[in-house]
Amino acid sequence: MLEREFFARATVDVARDLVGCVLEVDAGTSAHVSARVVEVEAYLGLGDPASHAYRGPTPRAAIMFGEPGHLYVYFSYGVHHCANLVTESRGTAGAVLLRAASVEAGEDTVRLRRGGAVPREALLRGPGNLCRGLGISLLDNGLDVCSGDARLSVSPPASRPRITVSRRVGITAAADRALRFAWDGHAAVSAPRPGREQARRLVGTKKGTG
DNA sequence: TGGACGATTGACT
DNA sequence: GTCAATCGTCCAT
Repeated sequence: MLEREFFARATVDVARDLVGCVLEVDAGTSAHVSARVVEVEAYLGLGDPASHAYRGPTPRAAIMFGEPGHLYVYFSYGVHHCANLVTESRGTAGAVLLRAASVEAGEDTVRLRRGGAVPREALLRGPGNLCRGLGISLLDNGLDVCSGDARLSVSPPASRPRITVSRRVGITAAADRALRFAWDGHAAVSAPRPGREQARRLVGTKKGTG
């Protein structure tokens, strides 16, 4: 299991090192799921306009200013949840968004939660789908993944995968920063749909930003 | 207290 | 390629 020191580092370093790690959910129960992280994004806090912590420790973002190694879960678009791991030392905001993972064990449990006919590599692809497949909700917000008795923990990989760095997906602020880390060539990595970014930019002109 | 917006997704044309 | 769903959070009043 990863110790708290792993998370108490620069967010970018934690994000890069998380790719290839294994999420252990509900270990020791019939709902146990193992999933290998294949894609993450770094959110830097006060200096990062795309981060929820950009405006300081609001009630929602306060957890990102707290102890590293905790889970930050938020509800987005009224539809789904997104899960982050808090980084940096206490008092400094930072978090790593879990965007995609590959199911290693407990595939039946994940399929039950996802429903329908989903290809194996797509079961945990996309931040919303990842949370649904792993059963992560607002109830898990604040979970300490380093405590050893939470329903979620993270284990280091046997070997480091090759990683590609690119721009973050689905944001309008600081969109050019290369803070997305993905397992090079892995089938479970998510990708923005063709034309999606362009459409979003056109919508953005409504706000006079263009 | 009201209104705008969003770290997305699935469905439809 | 295009669009609607849906609600918590945050800022302005």
